[in-house]
Amino acid sequence: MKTLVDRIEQYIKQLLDMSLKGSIELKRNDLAAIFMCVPSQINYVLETRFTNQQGYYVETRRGAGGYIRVIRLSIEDDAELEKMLNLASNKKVSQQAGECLINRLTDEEFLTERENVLLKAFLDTSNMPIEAETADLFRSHLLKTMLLCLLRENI
Amino acid sequence: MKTLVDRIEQYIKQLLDMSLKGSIELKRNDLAAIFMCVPSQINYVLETRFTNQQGYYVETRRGAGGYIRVIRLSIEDDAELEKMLNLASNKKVSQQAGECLINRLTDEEFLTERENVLLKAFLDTSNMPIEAETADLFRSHLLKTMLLCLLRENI
DNA sequence: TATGTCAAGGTCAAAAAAGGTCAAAATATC
DNA sequence: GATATTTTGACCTTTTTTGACCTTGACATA
Repeated sequence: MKTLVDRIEQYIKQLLDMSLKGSIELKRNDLAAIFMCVPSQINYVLETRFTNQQGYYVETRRGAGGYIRVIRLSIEDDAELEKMLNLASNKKVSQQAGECLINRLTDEEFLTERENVLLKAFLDTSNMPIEAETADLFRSHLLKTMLLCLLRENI
Repeated sequence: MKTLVDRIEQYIKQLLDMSLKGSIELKRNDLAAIFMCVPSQINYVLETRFTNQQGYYVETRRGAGGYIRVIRLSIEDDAELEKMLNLASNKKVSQQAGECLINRLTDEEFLTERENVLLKAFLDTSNMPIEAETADLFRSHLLKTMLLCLLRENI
Protein backbone atom coordinates (compact mmCIF):
# COMPACT_ATOMS: atom_id res chain seq x y z
CA MET A 1 0.00 0.00 0.00
CA LYS A 2 1.63 3.17 -1.19
CA THR A 3 1.63 6.18 1.07
CA LEU A 4 0.74 9.68 0.08
CA VAL A 5 4.41 10.68 0.06
CA ASP A 6 5.21 7.83 -2.28
CA ARG A 7 2.48 8.83 -4.70
CA ILE A 8 3.45 12.46 -4.75
CA GLU A 9 7.09 11.52 -5.19
CA GLN A 10 6.21 9.31 -8.12
CA TYR A 11 4.09 12.01 -9.68
CA ILE A 12 6.89 14.55 -9.53
CA LYS A 13 9.36 12.08 -10.96
CA GLN A 14 7.02 11.35 -13.81
CA LEU A 15 6.79 15.03 -14.58
CA LEU A 16 10.57 15.20 -14.54
CA ASP A 17 10.83 12.23 -16.87
CA MET A 18 8.51 13.88 -19.31
CA SER A 19 10.22 17.21 -19.23
CA LEU A 20 13.02 17.59 -21.69
CA LYS A 21 14.99 20.03 -19.59
CA GLY A 22 15.25 17.87 -16.54
CA SER A 23 13.42 20.41 -14.46
CA ILE A 24 9.83 21.27 -13.71
CA GLU A 25 7.88 23.97 -12.01
CA LEU A 26 5.13 23.27 -9.52
CA LYS A 27 2.53 25.24 -7.68
CA ARG A 28 2.49 23.97 -4.13
CA ASN A 29 -1.19 24.62 -3.58
CA ASP A 30 -2.24 23.07 -6.86
CA LEU A 31 -0.29 19.93 -6.16
CA ALA A 32 -1.76 19.74 -2.69
CA ALA A 33 -5.19 20.10 -4.23
CA ILE A 34 -4.54 17.29 -6.70
CA PHE A 35 -3.60 14.95 -3.91
CA MET A 36 -6.15 16.38 -1.52
CA CYS A 37 -3.67 17.02 1.24
CA VAL A 38 -2.32 19.94 3.23
CA PRO A 39 0.23 22.06 1.37
CA SER A 40 2.97 21.31 3.86
CA GLN A 41 2.82 17.71 2.76
CA ILE A 42 4.49 18.86 -0.42
CA ASN A 43 7.35 20.29 1.58
CA TYR A 44 7.70 17.00 3.37
CA VAL A 45 7.96 15.16 0.08
CA LEU A 46 10.59 17.55 -1.17
CA GLU A 47 12.58 17.40 2.05
CA THR A 48 12.63 13.65 2.24
CA ARG A 49 12.71 12.59 -1.41
CA PHE A 50 14.30 15.36 -3.41
CA THR A 51 17.38 16.28 -1.47
CA ASN A 52 20.73 17.21 -2.87
CA GLN A 53 22.15 13.89 -1.84
CA GLN A 54 19.44 12.20 -3.77
CA GLY A 55 20.36 14.14 -6.84
CA TYR A 56 17.87 16.96 -6.90
CA TYR A 57 17.97 20.65 -6.43
CA VAL A 58 14.91 22.60 -5.39
CA GLU A 59 14.37 26.31 -5.92
CA THR A 60 11.35 28.15 -4.66
CA ARG A 61 9.91 31.55 -4.71
CA ARG A 62 7.28 32.96 -2.40
CA GLY A 63 4.70 35.62 -2.88
CA ALA A 64 2.28 36.14 -5.72
CA GLY A 65 3.43 34.19 -8.71
CA GLY A 66 5.47 31.94 -6.47
CA TYR A 67 6.59 28.48 -7.57
CA ILE A 68 8.61 25.45 -6.71
CA ARG A 69 11.16 24.33 -9.24
CA VAL A 70 12.59 20.84 -9.02
CA ILE A 71 15.78 20.23 -10.92
CA ARG A 72 17.23 16.81 -11.49
CA LEU A 73 21.00 16.79 -11.31
CA SER A 74 22.53 14.25 -13.57
CA ILE A 75 25.86 12.55 -13.32
CA GLU A 76 26.88 13.39 -16.85
CA ASP A 77 30.54 12.81 -16.64
CA ASP A 78 33.32 11.40 -14.55
CA ALA A 79 33.80 14.71 -12.81
CA GLU A 80 30.58 14.13 -10.94
CA LEU A 81 31.73 10.66 -9.96
CA GLU A 82 34.94 12.07 -8.66
CA LYS A 83 32.98 14.44 -6.53
CA MET A 84 31.30 11.43 -5.04
CA LEU A 85 34.64 9.81 -4.53
CA ASN A 86 35.65 12.77 -2.46
CA LEU A 87 32.58 12.34 -0.38
CA ALA A 88 33.35 8.68 0.13
CA SER A 89 36.88 9.51 1.19
CA ASN A 90 35.56 11.52 4.04
CA LYS A 91 36.00 8.61 6.41
CA LYS A 92 32.58 9.15 7.87
CA VAL A 93 29.90 7.64 5.75
CA SER A 94 26.67 6.92 7.51
CA GLN A 95 24.53 4.12 6.29
CA GLN A 96 21.98 6.59 5.08
CA ALA A 97 24.50 8.62 3.09
CA GLY A 98 25.84 5.46 1.55
CA GLU A 99 22.42 4.25 0.53
CA CYS A 100 21.64 7.60 -1.02
CA LEU A 101 24.74 7.45 -3.10
CA ILE A 102 24.04 3.95 -4.30
CA ASN A 103 20.45 4.75 -5.13
CA ARG A 104 21.57 7.71 -7.09
CA LEU A 105 24.07 5.72 -9.09
CA THR A 106 21.34 3.22 -9.80
CA ASP A 107 18.93 5.90 -10.92
CA GLU A 108 21.54 7.07 -13.34
CA GLU A 109 22.12 3.54 -14.52
CA PHE A 110 25.70 3.22 -13.40
CA LEU A 111 24.60 0.30 -11.28
CA THR A 112 22.11 -2.46 -11.97
CA GLU A 113 19.20 -3.18 -9.67
CA ARG A 114 20.96 -6.33 -8.52
CA GLU A 115 24.12 -4.44 -7.70
CA ASN A 116 22.05 -1.91 -5.86
CA VAL A 117 20.55 -4.53 -3.57
CA LEU A 118 23.90 -6.17 -3.06
CA LEU A 119 25.74 -2.98 -2.23
CA LYS A 120 23.10 -1.67 0.11
CA ALA A 121 23.13 -4.98 1.93
CA PHE A 122 26.89 -4.63 2.35
CA LEU A 123 26.57 -1.20 3.85
CA ASP A 124 24.23 -2.47 6.50
CA THR A 125 26.44 -3.13 9.48
CA SER A 126 23.64 -3.31 12.01
CA ASN A 127 24.34 -6.91 12.84
CA MET A 128 28.09 -6.63 12.90
CA PRO A 129 29.72 -6.51 16.32
CA ILE A 130 31.74 -3.38 15.67
CA GLU A 131 31.79 0.22 16.77
CA ALA A 132 30.16 3.00 14.80
CA GLU A 133 33.56 4.47 13.94
CA THR A 134 34.71 1.25 12.36
CA ALA A 135 31.45 0.86 10.50
CA ASP A 136 31.78 4.30 8.95
CA LEU A 137 35.30 3.47 7.90
CA PHE A 138 34.16 0.22 6.44
CA ARG A 139 31.45 1.91 4.39
CA SER A 140 33.87 4.52 3.23
CA HIS A 141 36.14 1.72 2.02
CA LEU A 142 33.33 0.01 0.15
CA LEU A 143 32.08 3.13 -1.53
CA LYS A 144 35.46 4.31 -2.52
CA THR A 145 36.37 0.96 -3.96
CA MET A 146 33.12 0.76 -5.83
CA LEU A 147 33.51 4.22 -7.32
CA LEU A 148 37.05 3.49 -8.36
CA CYS A 149 35.82 0.39 -10.13
CA LEU A 150 33.17 2.40 -11.91
CA LEU A 151 35.69 5.01 -12.91
CA ARG A 152 38.12 2.44 -14.19
CA GLU A 153 35.34 2.05 -16.74
CA ASN A 154 34.04 -0.81 -18.76
CA ILE A 155 34.16 -3.78 -16.57
CA MET B 1 -3.09 -29.08 18.96
CA LYS B 2 -1.06 -26.60 17.00
CA THR B 3 0.29 -23.58 18.74
CA LEU B 4 -0.33 -20.04 17.68
CA VAL B 5 3.22 -19.71 16.33
CA ASP B 6 2.68 -22.77 14.21
CA ARG B 7 -0.53 -21.46 12.74
CA ILE B 8 0.90 -18.07 11.93
CA GLU B 9 3.98 -19.68 10.45
CA GLN B 10 1.82 -21.88 8.25
CA TYR B 11 -0.29 -18.94 7.17
CA ILE B 12 2.73 -16.94 6.07
CA LYS B 13 4.15 -19.90 4.21
CA GLN B 14 0.88 -20.37 2.41
CA LEU B 15 0.95 -16.76 1.32
CA LEU B 16 4.49 -17.27 0.06
CA ASP B 17 3.46 -20.37 -1.86
CA MET B 18 0.71 -18.45 -3.56
CA SER B 19 2.86 -15.49 -4.45
CA LEU B 20 4.61 -15.66 -7.76
CA LYS B 21 7.53 -13.49 -6.75
CA GLY B 22 8.66 -15.55 -3.81
CA SER B 23 8.01 -12.67 -1.46
CA ILE B 24 5.05 -11.19 0.35
CA GLU B 25 4.24 -8.08 2.28
CA LEU B 26 2.47 -8.11 5.60
CA LYS B 27 0.97 -5.58 7.96
CA ARG B 28 1.99 -6.60 11.44
CA ASN B 29 -1.14 -5.24 13.06
CA ASP B 30 -3.48 -6.80 10.53
CA LEU B 31 -1.90 -10.17 10.94
CA ALA B 32 -2.11 -9.87 14.71
CA ALA B 33 -5.77 -8.98 14.34
CA ILE B 34 -6.43 -12.02 12.15
CA PHE B 35 -4.95 -14.31 14.76
CA MET B 36 -6.28 -12.27 17.64
CA CYS B 37 -2.94 -11.93 19.33
CA VAL B 38 -0.57 -9.18 20.37
CA PRO B 39 1.51 -7.70 17.53
CA SER B 40 4.78 -8.76 19.06
CA GLN B 41 3.73 -12.34 18.52
CA ILE B 42 4.36 -11.73 14.85
CA ASN B 43 7.92 -10.75 15.62
CA TYR B 44 8.37 -13.92 17.57
CA VAL B 45 7.18 -15.98 14.62
CA LEU B 46 9.55 -14.21 12.29
CA GLU B 47 12.48 -14.53 14.66
CA THR B 48 12.03 -18.20 15.29
CA ARG B 49 10.65 -19.49 11.99
CA PHE B 50 11.89 -17.23 9.26
CA THR B 51 15.58 -16.89 9.85
CA ASN B 52 18.27 -16.84 7.19
CA GLN B 53 19.33 -20.31 8.07
CA GLN B 54 15.79 -21.46 7.57
CA GLY B 55 15.82 -19.88 4.15
CA TYR B 56 14.09 -16.57 4.59
CA TYR B 57 15.02 -12.97 4.50
CA VAL B 58 12.88 -10.35 6.25
CA GLU B 59 12.76 -6.64 5.53
CA THR B 60 10.67 -4.17 7.47
CA ARG B 61 9.79 -0.55 7.51
CA ARG B 62 8.36 1.45 10.38
CA GLY B 63 6.13 4.47 10.44
CA ALA B 64 2.94 5.21 8.59
CA GLY B 65 2.79 2.96 5.56
CA GLY B 66 5.12 0.51 7.26
CA TYR B 67 5.28 -3.15 6.32
CA ILE B 68 7.01 -6.44 6.85
CA ARG B 69 8.33 -8.18 3.77
CA VAL B 70 9.19 -11.85 3.87
CA ILE B 71 11.39 -13.10 1.07
CA ARG B 72 12.04 -16.74 0.43
CA LEU B 73 15.56 -17.79 -0.43
CA SER B 74 15.96 -20.52 -2.99
CA ILE B 75 17.99 -22.71 -0.75
CA GLU B 76 16.25 -26.00 -1.33
CA ASP B 77 17.21 -26.15 -4.97
CA ASP B 78 20.72 -25.16 -4.08
CA ALA B 79 22.27 -27.13 -1.31
CA GLU B 80 25.64 -26.06 -2.62
CA LEU B 81 25.07 -22.40 -1.83
CA GLU B 82 23.78 -23.28 1.57
CA LYS B 83 27.03 -25.01 2.32
CA MET B 84 28.86 -21.84 1.37
CA LEU B 85 26.62 -19.82 3.61
CA ASN B 86 27.76 -21.97 6.48
CA LEU B 87 31.32 -21.45 5.48
CA ALA B 88 30.97 -17.71 5.34
CA SER B 89 29.35 -17.67 8.76
CA ASN B 90 32.55 -19.02 10.21
CA LYS B 91 33.71 -15.56 11.22
CA LYS B 92 37.23 -16.05 9.92
CA VAL B 93 37.54 -15.58 6.22
CA SER B 94 40.94 -14.79 4.85
CA GLN B 95 41.26 -12.70 1.75
CA GLN B 96 42.41 -15.71 -0.19
CA ALA B 97 39.52 -17.88 0.89
CA GLY B 98 37.14 -15.12 -0.02
CA GLU B 99 38.57 -14.70 -3.47
CA CYS B 100 38.37 -18.41 -4.09
CA LEU B 101 34.72 -18.44 -3.20
CA ILE B 102 33.99 -15.50 -5.46
CA ASN B 103 35.86 -17.00 -8.35
CA ARG B 104 34.03 -20.21 -7.94
CA LEU B 105 30.67 -18.46 -7.91
CA THR B 106 31.67 -16.61 -11.04
CA ASP B 107 32.70 -19.79 -12.78
CA GLU B 108 29.34 -21.24 -11.96
CA GLU B 109 27.72 -18.11 -13.30
CA PHE B 110 26.11 -17.01 -10.09
CA LEU B 111 28.07 -13.80 -10.36
CA THR B 112 28.83 -11.65 -13.37
CA GLU B 113 32.35 -10.69 -14.30
CA ARG B 114 31.66 -7.18 -13.15
CA GLU B 115 30.39 -8.35 -9.78
CA ASN B 116 33.45 -10.52 -9.48
CA VAL B 117 35.81 -7.59 -9.87
CA LEU B 118 33.80 -5.44 -7.53
CA LEU B 119 33.55 -8.04 -4.81
CA LYS B 120 37.19 -8.96 -4.89
CA ALA B 121 38.08 -5.30 -4.59
CA PHE B 122 35.89 -5.10 -1.51
CA LEU B 123 37.62 -8.02 0.11
CA ASP B 124 40.96 -6.33 -0.17
CA THR B 125 41.40 -4.60 3.15
CA SER B 126 45.12 -4.11 2.80
CA ASN B 127 44.84 -0.35 2.77
CA MET B 128 42.39 -0.14 5.62
CA PRO B 129 43.79 0.81 9.00
CA ILE B 130 42.27 -2.11 10.88
CA GLU B 131 43.40 -5.22 12.61
CA ALA B 132 43.44 -8.61 10.94
CA GLU B 133 40.65 -9.80 13.21
CA THR B 134 38.35 -7.03 12.09
CA ALA B 135 39.26 -7.56 8.47
CA ASP B 136 38.27 -11.20 8.67
CA LEU B 137 35.01 -10.16 10.22
CA PHE B 138 34.36 -7.73 7.38
CA ARG B 139 35.01 -10.35 4.80
CA SER B 140 32.75 -12.78 6.53
CA HIS B 141 30.04 -10.13 6.59
CA LEU B 142 30.48 -9.36 2.91
CA LEU B 143 30.41 -12.96 1.83
CA LYS B 144 27.45 -13.93 3.90
CA THR B 145 25.51 -10.91 2.72
CA MET B 146 26.42 -11.63 -0.85
CA LEU B 147 25.26 -15.20 -0.60
CA LEU B 148 21.98 -14.16 0.97
CA CYS B 149 21.40 -11.79 -1.91
CA LEU B 150 22.18 -14.43 -4.47
CA LEU B 151 19.66 -16.71 -2.86
CA ARG B 152 16.87 -14.18 -2.92
CA GLU B 153 14.18 -15.23 -5.29
CA ASN B 154 13.03 -11.76 -6.02
CA ILE B 155 15.97 -10.08 -7.67
C1' DT C 1 7.17 56.97 -2.52
C1' DA C 2 5.15 54.54 1.32
C1' DT C 3 1.70 51.36 2.57
C1' DG C 4 -1.76 47.88 2.53
C1' DT C 5 -3.56 43.57 0.54
C1' DC C 6 -3.38 39.15 -0.92
C1' DA C 7 -1.38 35.28 -3.03
C1' DA C 8 2.05 32.36 -2.71
C1' DG C 9 5.34 29.43 -0.10
C1' DG C 10 7.78 28.12 4.82
C1' DT C 11 8.13 26.30 9.67
C1' DC C 12 7.43 23.62 13.40
C1' DA C 13 5.38 20.78 16.51
C1' DA C 14 1.65 17.63 17.61
C1' DA C 15 -1.00 13.60 16.26
C1' DA C 16 -1.32 9.37 13.95
C1' DA C 17 0.33 5.17 12.01
C1' DA C 18 3.16 1.86 11.63
C1' DG C 19 6.85 -1.57 13.51
C1' DG C 20 10.56 -2.98 17.55
C1' DT C 21 12.23 -4.47 22.22
C1' DC C 22 12.43 -6.79 26.31
C1' DA C 23 11.24 -9.14 30.17
C1' DA C 24 7.63 -11.36 32.89
C1' DA C 25 4.00 -14.81 32.91
C1' DA C 26 2.10 -18.94 31.13
C1' DT C 27 2.63 -23.45 28.92
C1' DA C 28 4.95 -27.44 27.17
C1' DT C 29 8.33 -30.80 27.29
C1' DC C 30 11.58 -33.88 29.30
C1' DG D 1 10.58 -30.39 39.00
C1' DA D 2 13.58 -28.20 35.75
C1' DT D 3 14.11 -26.33 31.43
C1' DA D 4 12.61 -24.64 26.99
C1' DT D 5 9.25 -22.45 24.31
C1' DT D 6 5.36 -19.52 23.70
C1' DT D 7 2.35 -15.70 24.89
C1' DT D 8 1.46 -11.16 26.62
C1' DG D 9 1.96 -6.36 27.58
C1' DA D 10 4.17 -2.08 28.73
C1' DC D 11 7.00 1.10 26.61
C1' DC D 12 10.09 2.84 22.52
C1' DT D 13 11.43 4.49 17.76
C1' DT D 14 10.55 5.74 13.14
C1' DT D 15 7.90 7.77 9.44
C1' DT D 16 3.99 10.16 7.78
C1' DT D 17 0.14 13.36 8.09
C1' DT D 18 -2.08 17.51 9.66
C1' DG D 19 -2.76 22.21 11.04
C1' DA D 20 -1.91 26.61 13.14
C1' DC D 21 0.82 30.36 12.43
C1' DC D 22 4.84 32.94 9.86
C1' DT D 23 7.27 35.21 5.87
C1' DT D 24 7.85 36.95 1.25
C1' DG D 25 6.91 39.48 -2.87
C1' DA D 26 3.92 41.59 -6.51
C1' DC D 27 0.67 44.93 -7.19
C1' DA D 28 -2.49 48.50 -6.29
C1' DT D 29 -3.27 52.91 -4.41
C1' DA D 30 -3.01 56.88 -1.52
